[in-house]
Amino acid sequence: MASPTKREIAQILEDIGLLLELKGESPFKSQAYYNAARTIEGTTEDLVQLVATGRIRELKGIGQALADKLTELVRTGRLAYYEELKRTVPAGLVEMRAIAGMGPKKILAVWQLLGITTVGELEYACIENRLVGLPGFGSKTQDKIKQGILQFKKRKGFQLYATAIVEARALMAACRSASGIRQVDLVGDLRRRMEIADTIELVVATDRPDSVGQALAAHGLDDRFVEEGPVLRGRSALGLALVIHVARSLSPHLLLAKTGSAQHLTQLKARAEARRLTWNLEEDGGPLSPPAETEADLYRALDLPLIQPELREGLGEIEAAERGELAHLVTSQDIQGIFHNHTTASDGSATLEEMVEEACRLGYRYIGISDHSQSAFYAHGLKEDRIREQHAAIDALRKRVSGILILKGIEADILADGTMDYPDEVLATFDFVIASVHSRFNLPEEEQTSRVVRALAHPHVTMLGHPTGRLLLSREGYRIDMARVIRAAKEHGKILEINANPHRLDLDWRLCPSAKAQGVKVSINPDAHAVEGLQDVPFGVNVARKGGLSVTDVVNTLEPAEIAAALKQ
DNA sequence: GCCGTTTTCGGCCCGACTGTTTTCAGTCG
Repeated sequence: MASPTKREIAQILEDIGLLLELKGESPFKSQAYYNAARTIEGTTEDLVQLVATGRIRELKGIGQALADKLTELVRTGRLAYYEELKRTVPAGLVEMRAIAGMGPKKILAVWQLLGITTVGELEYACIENRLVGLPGFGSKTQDKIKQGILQFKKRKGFQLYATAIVEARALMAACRSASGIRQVDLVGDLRRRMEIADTIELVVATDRPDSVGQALAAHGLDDRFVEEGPVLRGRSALGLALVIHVARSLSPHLLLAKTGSAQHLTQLKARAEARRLTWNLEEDGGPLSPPAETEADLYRALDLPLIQPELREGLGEIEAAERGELAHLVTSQDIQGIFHNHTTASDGSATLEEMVEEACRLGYRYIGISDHSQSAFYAHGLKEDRIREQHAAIDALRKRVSGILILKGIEADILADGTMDYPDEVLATFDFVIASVHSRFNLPEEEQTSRVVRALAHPHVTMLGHPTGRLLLSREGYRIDMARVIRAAKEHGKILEINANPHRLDLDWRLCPSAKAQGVKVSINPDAHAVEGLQDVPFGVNVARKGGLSVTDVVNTLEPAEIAAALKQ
């Protein structure tokens, strides 16, 4: 079996930490597992290599006991100790950890005092008002947990785009390698590059429908499928719904129909009706119509240019296409350089040199280094002396490397009152300043908005980092009036970040058209905390494309000389 | 369970915020 990913191993270590806490083991022992989880997730080295050479033992926080367990995990994909531990604690309790407000102590309390072992029971206990009255619980806690369960249920069954697309590609590869399958294409939400997805949807062309089942069996999914006419339905290893449309050949009609969205298709149909055009995309409703070889032909029949899948959301793209105002969407190849990168100076796991080298290797022509500022103590934020140190290191590195421009930056905290984390004379020493909110997430909307607007008015601030602070599938963004923030960015000539980290994708694509309309530029930033993080840029490009942005809307499509000049202004 | 030695076991760690308290515990980043 394939070796588990770092993320999967880190998750197991975190689960063990929680299980130990629930079993009343030493909190320090749990902590050791939590620390190990972070270490594993943060390491840039290949785990198989580390285990094979025994160097796993050299990682910080990995002693003999953890090294043995990691070795077993990496080699066999399983861990007997973990399996045994799981047998002694109800599975629902571990699941509860994903509910906001439910930490180890609260989970232990509801289990021991109320006998609750599942999320469903917990929800029912909230409704019956039974949490109030437990020691350490009150009505506000119960409300928070009730809200947390609501969010939990909403995101259950969903995965991040970055996670889902990996599984989708693996399935497509499995189908392609099966005999008798001519063509496989991705459709549905993932083809439209939605930031999260609960379904992997494929279309498969074959004369032998049974070969699809064989391909899935080879992928270990044989027992999870039912056939419903030309559609196979099942569940993927990650728990995503799997929908596979099987046809003799793949028509553009089928591609368009299965790519969606529902709103986009409804609007296309209405447009066809207005033109008295027979519009039939599905086989079961008579012959396909209009005749077409490609999706572009179908749009042409409606007097429209091809609308890229990312834009097909029914949010005005058809009207824009009609007016001839569809943007020529930005691509990953257009990105010339990258801002917002962390190093070991704060909470990154790669050195300045390693980050620059990797950016070079990926073909970027400039890289902006921006570690955390001093009040981000949890991330080893830089005090003024360490800023000077880093600037000296960058000066030295600039002399040694050619072909890439290294920019001195900082991700500076916006303090609660909207002032910045350093005095102006310190901020003036950077080539660029990313202003970000990292604390006081639950200020009232008016206060939060004013705080960010004040930061945008600061003369040394270049751009706003992760504008809403959301973490997809885990944390809502803070309450903030983004319309006002965008207006402030316009007024002060500031850039908004599209944070490309798959967990963030913030600015949301739904807000991009408003920024574009006002002439506010965005920067697609990896927010990399490791060399691997530099590869997240395409996820940010997806957001920009869904938001209808073109090269001219994205500042880091500028040439090095142009960006240097722009930053000087 | 890890670490760092004062080599054999004691200390691990981080502060803000919230909600529950009446001086603090739990969660979160």
